[in-house]
Parts: sequence; structure tokens; C-alpha cells
Amino acid sequence: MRLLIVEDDVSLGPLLKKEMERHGFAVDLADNGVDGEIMGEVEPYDAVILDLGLPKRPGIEVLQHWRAKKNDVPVLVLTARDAWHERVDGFKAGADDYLGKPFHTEELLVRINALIKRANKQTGGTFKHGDITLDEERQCVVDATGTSHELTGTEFRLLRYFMHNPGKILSKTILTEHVYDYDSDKDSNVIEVYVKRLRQLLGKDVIETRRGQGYIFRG
Amino acid sequence: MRLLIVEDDVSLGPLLKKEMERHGFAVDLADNGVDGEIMGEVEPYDAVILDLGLPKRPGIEVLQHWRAKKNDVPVLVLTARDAWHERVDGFKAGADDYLGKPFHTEELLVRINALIKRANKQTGGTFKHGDITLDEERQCVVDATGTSHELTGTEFRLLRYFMHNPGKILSKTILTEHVYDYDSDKDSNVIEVYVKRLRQLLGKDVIETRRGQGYIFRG
DNA sequence: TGTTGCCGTGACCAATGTATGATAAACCAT
DNA sequence: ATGGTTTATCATACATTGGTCACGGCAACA
Repeated sequence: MRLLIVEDDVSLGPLLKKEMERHGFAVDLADNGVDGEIMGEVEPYDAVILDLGLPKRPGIEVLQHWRAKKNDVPVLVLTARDAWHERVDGFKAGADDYLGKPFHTEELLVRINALIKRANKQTGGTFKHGDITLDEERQCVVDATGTSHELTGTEFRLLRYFMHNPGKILSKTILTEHVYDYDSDKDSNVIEVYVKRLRQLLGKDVIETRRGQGYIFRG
Repeated sequence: MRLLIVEDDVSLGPLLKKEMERHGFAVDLADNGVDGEIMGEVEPYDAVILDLGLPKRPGIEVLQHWRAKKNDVPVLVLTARDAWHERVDGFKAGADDYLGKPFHTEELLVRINALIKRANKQTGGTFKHGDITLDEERQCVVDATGTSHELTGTEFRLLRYFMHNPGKILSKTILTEHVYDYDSDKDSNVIEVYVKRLRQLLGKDVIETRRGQGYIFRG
């Protein structure tokens, strides 16, 4: 899952980035409104964390621009606590959720996960599809036989994206974009290699190959 | 839009009901968890407002039961203010949004509308003609008997062009030009071969031959 | 009814995309 | 740094596909 954080506070931004990366997100960070807006237009993020008080361009404006251009990426807005009118404004500008500062990281994490699930039309706390259950907190997976496997970072990011988009054809390009962040440009067969590893863990049939098109996850 | 409110507070429930009805919703009200759960299962609501502190059965449990039964109606959870762990639990149980009590009605409205809007944004990438349904996203086709077939790239491109031009006579030259990007100078029988393959999948009569002129697709 | 040319069909192979094991490089905690 | 784990790359083996061909059949026309 790729995440964009737009936050100018130098003591908060990098901390958030690190924290979210620990939980298996590929994170890009922008420290002002203009950069943030462009990045949000160019890269295919699965969710955005947007501070409202930003230098160069206010967060509300960034959000409005995105929505005006039909960019409907899920956006969680960070606001000052108890400024409910500000939050209503944020909602009207197209935010999907908000969180008042200061906040607990765990709550932020849960909300981001909820946003992504909602965007992918999934429900439920334990992430399950078919016989396969993914524990997003412990980054491990339980297969059809009930055996639990620990996942490495990349394995987890890939499997999670698959499980959030079951039944869809996912091209290697798409998968690469959602598993890795901005700095990486892979023209290699990493995805093939990790698909193979996931198949070793979960069984051959869990991921189906569509030659020339991509892969399909089937629980 | 049909709305279910599950709220036991007699000073809040009826008020909410009235308020939401003023804004064009058809509202049912349940004042305990058991009734609420049953109503949510039986009636097709567009959204649910669910209080967590309920008599007879806790709201969290109601929500979990629904989700376990694959009932993915959008649910907005009402929680006590500042009980962030409670909100985390709510999200994990499958809530789509929450609101801390006390709240402003305007904010509740905005959120409910956002929820419904999101849920209705169904994307059906299927293309149907007669008994044949083409899934343009998964590149597969469902025939008259309900059997689903996967299509290879060329099969898909050809069938798609047929289905976008049903009833028309399509010459092999035309088909070649639309299935292949540039080189229409194929003096081969590729089209014949692929027409044959499509007929094998979907039945003889789906594509009719017009000797010397071309083919006609008939759903 | 015979001739002509278009179409249907199964077999076939080369091109292209994918799988996989081995290996090297990067990373991380001690 | 050190040892162990994770990640990426490469070379090669493998599988599917797209497209060709030869031949047999059928339709239209004389």
C-alpha cells in the first residue's frame, strides 16, 4: 500500500513516515502544499494523510483541487482538536475522514486501514478472504490448512495488496507501484519472484497467472 | 434512502429520527441491540447509525454479527467522546465511520451522506449483449449457459470488438484493423482461426458467417 | 452437377511471457 | 564489524500464445 503524508512539522512528519513504514506501507512525504498536491496527482497512492496547516498552499485547497480533478484517493485530514467547523469544511471539500491533533498512532493506523478497506469495498477487522487470513498487525498469514506463516516486509506488502483487490487482474506494473515507494524504479522480475514465494507459502492456486495481463488473487 | 438508527437514549433517538426524516431519509429506530440486529438483517438499509452502549446486546457485537454474515451495509458508530480505544475497536469490528457524542447534527448528516455516496459508487466493468456477458476488467466472458471462460489477449480484443458492434457485418479487413494496432496487411487467416476459437467457447451460432463479406455477432 | 474460391479445422512451431534456483547485494540487530 | 536475514538480480528452463499452414468441406454460380 502506498501512502502519501503531507505534513510540514519536521518533528511529526518523518516520525509518521517511519511508523507507517514499520506497518508495511510504502510512504512518501511532502512538507508543503504545492509538492504534496503534485505528488498526489502523479503517483497512485492508496491513501493520503493531509495536514490542514501547510506552508505555500493550505491543505483544504490541495484537497479541493484533487477533487475537482476527479482524484478520489482516500484522504484523512489532520485538524486542530475541537475545531469541528474546520472538520466539517474538510468533509465538504471531500475528505474521507479526519483526526484531531494530537492523536494516538494506533488510532491513525486503524483509520487509515479502514479507509483503504472502504475504498476497496471490504469489511471486517480481521482481514480474511476465502481460506486465507491476513493479520495486518503482526504481519503474518494463516493458510488454508491453519498453518501460520510469518511474512517478510515485501511479502506482506504484496500479499496485502493482493488481498485488498481479490479477483482483479493486477499487472506487474500496478503491483510494483503499490508495493514500492517513489524512489524505486524496478525493471526487473521482483514481482515474479515474490509471487513465487507467496505461492510456496499459501499454495499454487492462490495466485493465478494471466499471461500478458498480470496476476489474480483467489482466496 | 432508508436509514436504521440503533439508539437507546429516549431523549436522543426520536430526535435523531425526526431530524434525519427532515432531510429526506426513511428512518427506522431500534432501542436495543437485539431488535437492531434483526432489523439490520431483514431490511435493506442504505446506512446504519449504531450506538455502542446498548441494552440487551452491545453495539460492537451487533456489528460483528452483521459483518460475519457478509452484511456490508455502511455503518456509522456513535461513541463516547475521547474513548479512542473504543473507536479503534469499532473500526476493527468493521465500522465505516464513527462520531463522538455529543455531536452536531450537521456533521452527522455530512458523514452519512459521504458514507452512502461511497457505498453507491459501484463500478461494474461488464459489457452485456444478449446472453453473453463480457467482463472487460477481468477479460473473461460468461456464455448463455452461465459458464465463465477466460480469454487470451487476442480472443478478448476480437470478441470485444464484435460485442461493441453487434448485428453489423464486419469484414476480416475491418476486424484485423481493430484487433491489431497497425499492420492490417496480414494476408493470413488469423481472424478465421480466432473466430473458430470464439465459436468453440460460446457456441456455433454466436458468430454468423457472411461468405465473401465478413462476420456478424449475434448475442 | 461441376468448378471455383472462401471458410473451417486440427496440427504445428517460433516468439514471448513466466517460473525458478542460485547468487550477489543490501540491510539490521547485536 | 559480524552473522543472519531479507531483498534484488541473473541465467536458464518452462509454458502459453499467437499465428501459419495444409487440407477438407461447403456455398455460390454457371
